[in-house]
Amino acid sequence: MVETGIAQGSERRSEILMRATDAFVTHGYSGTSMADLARAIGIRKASLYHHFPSKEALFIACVTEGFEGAVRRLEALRSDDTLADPGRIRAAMEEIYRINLTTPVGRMSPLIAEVAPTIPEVAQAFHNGFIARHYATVTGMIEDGIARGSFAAVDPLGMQHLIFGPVITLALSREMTASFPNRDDLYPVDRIRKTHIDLILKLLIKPESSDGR
Amino acid sequence: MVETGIAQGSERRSEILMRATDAFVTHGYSGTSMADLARAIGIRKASLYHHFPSKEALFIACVTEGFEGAVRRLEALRSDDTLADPGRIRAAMEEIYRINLTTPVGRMSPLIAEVAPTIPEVAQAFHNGFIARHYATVTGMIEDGIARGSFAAVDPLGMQHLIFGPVITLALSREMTASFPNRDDLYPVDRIRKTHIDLILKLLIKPESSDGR
DNA sequence: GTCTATATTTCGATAGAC
DNA sequence: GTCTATCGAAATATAGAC
Repeated sequence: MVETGIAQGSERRSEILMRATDAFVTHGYSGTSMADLARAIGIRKASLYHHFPSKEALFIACVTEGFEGAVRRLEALRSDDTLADPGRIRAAMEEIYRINLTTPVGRMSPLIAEVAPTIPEVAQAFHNGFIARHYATVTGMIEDGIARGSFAAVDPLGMQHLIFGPVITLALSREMTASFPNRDDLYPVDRIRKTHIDLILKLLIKPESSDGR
Repeated sequence: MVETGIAQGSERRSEILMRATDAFVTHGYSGTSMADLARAIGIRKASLYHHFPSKEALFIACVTEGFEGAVRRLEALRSDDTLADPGRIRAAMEEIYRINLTTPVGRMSPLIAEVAPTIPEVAQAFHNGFIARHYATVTGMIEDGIARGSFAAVDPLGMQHLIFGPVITLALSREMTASFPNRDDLYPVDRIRKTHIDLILKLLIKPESSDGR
């Protein structure tokens, strides 16, 4: 168990974590110094050590706290009775795009990959706490739809990769091309999301059904 | 123009680049020191400066050389007359999986994203030289197939993301979970590739045609 | 809780012998 | 072309005043 500093849930703590997370996902773990972090937060380097005992403890807090809300929001969609199965998948994919393209959680995978060889526990915590639960929720939605007869009998594992893959890669591509003047022409989020969702539903809706075209 | 050291094409040079690239993609740019690189190559740090004038020059050489062969191999598939359109897409996807999961080129995107804010030229060079050409080749294959009447009139941009997204994300996921004992159960390459290719062909083959099921 | 000041290690890079 | 030795800057972290 790693010591992570002042009490969780504190106002000041989440303020610090927000700014630190933003710096980490932009420049990487090794590429972000404690001086950089202190500057981003607006305090001196030594003061930062009052809140967190080490850079590693601060980093672990950044990548293991704060995604609970995102996971629960997706899980709530699965048990939302007001949605039909196609509408549920559509809503889930909109949420997956939102979380991966407009919050730092979606940019954390490369960060985790960077530190995984040296801090393997952090990779475990992030994968089990965020990625695996997101995957399981969507896979469950597809299996529910198949069981209810709304969806064709597709392979849930294949669909899972077809749903998440393009979103995560899009977030990475946009990060990689952040300095390009034509980034929004190369990777137009709205258009890509719309055609992506339509193609997924085309695969899920049974061929004999008519509402899939 | 950045000075990149000893002559390109040299035997010793590509040996150094191979080992350096492997270190960079595993630990990131800032996470890899010149001492680390020298150790991986098997020489002393000072000797490394005989081959490359700076860490940045060595890094730029790593991410801008060496992918030419991969690009050309995919482009050759597009103009291969012995292949029918579905078989061509199938062969292209096999090659995309191979290059992204068994060579370092496929693990470079997170690396590029890390240094993009500080060395934007390297992001431009990698995107234009590798990513954009891969995308254009596959999009061209799809457009050729539509023009020849082999494929349904799908949106090439949407298909492009549906083809590359899952592969790049799979490479990233496997990197992130490299230390997990159950990585191959979480992300089984062969099974994911097979179902992915089958689903893509299902979308591409016209509904009235019978060879897509 | 935040600060100045500093200890200690590691970084990228250079000098110069062989 | 490779080495030992070393420089100056920047890294993580700590001591102690306020």
